Amino acid sequence: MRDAIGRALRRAIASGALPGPEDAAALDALIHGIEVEVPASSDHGDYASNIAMKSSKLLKRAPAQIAAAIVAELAAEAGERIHGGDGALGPIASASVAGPGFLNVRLRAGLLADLLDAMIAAPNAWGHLAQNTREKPLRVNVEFVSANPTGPLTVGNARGAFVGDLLSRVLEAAGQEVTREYYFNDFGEQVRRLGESVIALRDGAEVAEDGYKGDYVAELATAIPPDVATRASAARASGATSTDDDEVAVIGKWASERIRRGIQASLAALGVEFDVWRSEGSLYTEGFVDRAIEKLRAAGWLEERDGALWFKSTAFGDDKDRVIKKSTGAYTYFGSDIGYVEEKFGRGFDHLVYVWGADHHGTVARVRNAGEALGYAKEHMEMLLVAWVRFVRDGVEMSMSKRAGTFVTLDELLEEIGVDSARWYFASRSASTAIDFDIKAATARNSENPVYYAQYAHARMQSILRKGEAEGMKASESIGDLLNDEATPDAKLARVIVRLPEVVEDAAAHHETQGVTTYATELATAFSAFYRDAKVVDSSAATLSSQRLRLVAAAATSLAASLRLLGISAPAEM
RNA sequence: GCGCCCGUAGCUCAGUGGAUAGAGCGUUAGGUUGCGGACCUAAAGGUCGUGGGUUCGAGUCCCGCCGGGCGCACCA
Repeated sequence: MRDAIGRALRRAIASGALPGPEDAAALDALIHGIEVEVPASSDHGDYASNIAMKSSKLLKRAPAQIAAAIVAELAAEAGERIHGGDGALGPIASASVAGPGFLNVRLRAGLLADLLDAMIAAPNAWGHLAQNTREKPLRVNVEFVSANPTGPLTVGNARGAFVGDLLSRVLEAAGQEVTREYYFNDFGEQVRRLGESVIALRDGAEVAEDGYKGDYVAELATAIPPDVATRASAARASGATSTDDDEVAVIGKWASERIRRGIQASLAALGVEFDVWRSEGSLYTEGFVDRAIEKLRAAGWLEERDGALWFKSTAFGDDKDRVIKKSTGAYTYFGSDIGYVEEKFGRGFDHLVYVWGADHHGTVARVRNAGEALGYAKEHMEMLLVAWVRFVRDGVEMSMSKRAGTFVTLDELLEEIGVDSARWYFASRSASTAIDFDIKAATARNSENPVYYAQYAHARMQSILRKGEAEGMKASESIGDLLNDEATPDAKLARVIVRLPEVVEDAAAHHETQGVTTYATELATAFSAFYRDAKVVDSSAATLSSQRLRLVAAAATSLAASLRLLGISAPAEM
């Protein structure tokens, strides 16, 4: 559609109907970015474009004049195709000018049927954008959750987990190659503190003020396997004092790995699986941090000051320079970040996405600056900041203190509300908005909860298909003339069914998923209206029934595909 | 004090510079003894926090103010 309008505009200029622009590059940019949308009202056609108004200034003509010229070219093109040419019918039936210069386009009636038939021929591909085989797919790294394994995941981690996974699914559907990645710290202060806490409880002592006090720590203390206990006592007997191999390190490392496996299991229960688990320590042992630092040093972006090593972040617009290596000789977390950027791009990714809690926004600039200093483009390091969630029950915010051990774990939350419900809840809200998660509303298994509305519609579609089968009816081989009259319930439903690829494209382009939930709701609503107005299985109208069975199958395919995109099940029965 | 995010219907939230700002819930009035009622139709409900600006056109972009959240370490 964009192509057709762009071509028509160029032809109108070429033919002299419109004056050429002074700035040809600006015209190219304009045509490249042509906006086409589905109007709110079908009175305005199937598609509408504002290109005439956009190009008005550049072409120095009134929007209505430009739109009229485009319409004339579109009409001429449609005529050529119909009367020979390559034999293929163009998609556009008619075009008109409306309002201040909107270009309204109506599609050829048969197009809907063609689209539907094509989609049913390849149902598994539906919802995945067609691949341009000449273009290499974009390789994207999506790093998310990345909570340090010092305790089980809490409800606070839930949003990041879903947002990262949902984004990954959308990008994959759009043809990108996605690696889901979890970054965690398996050494350092927090893990030592965990080790100390476990040892204290094992020995019947009190956990230090800044230690970990949750029930899970006590469980760890009683679950130390014999070989770990042996190594721990050996370390103590030898009087090892290095933070790499003393008793605290041995116990801490074991505890943290055990917790990490628990986290992995919790996430798997949400349908979230990671391709790569990357430990912070490995960035040092494998030399990535050193190599990145050398690269920065060679480029002149480092500075020794007060005994510490600084990155000149201010040269890239940051408020202050940032320490990479402390005067004690230890690296900061930022040092790890730099090594990690180098490591990720070294694996060949075109684009990095970091899904971070909003409280990390202060570190966005320095990491991107360091990446730029290492020679990578800023626009390929994207930090998706996920806003805070208040968990509310009956209007009261739930207390969430990790220190006091009163937090609610992710497992507990999911047990209560279910994965499908939670996925829908987070998918339907933009990540940057702080939200109140009303547990009661998300739990309701009725019409209050849109996820069940969409699932129910799918179950009803399947039920109709079963009924048709039971009565010996088969879906027809093609949709035939069922959709020719655009005012019928059938055509109205079909128009919604075929929109999924646009929805996927938009979601991938904007890195957001709300559009998918909106689409699933719209499709379910459209089906409900169809269901009310049209009888599908009707033994007195065999042809119509078989065509409608095909339409219902298409609706089910599209609804299931949109739910799959969200990682939500599409049940055949409820 | 500085920086980032947010403010849209009674509630929870969508909204890509475009036409009459939407959805679900809630409220009100109806329908549906039929392929699944976990349904459908309709109504009421909005100074898009506020004041300027840019634009043919602003909920959307820019600036100020008000309100809320989160950050401002040689912590992780």
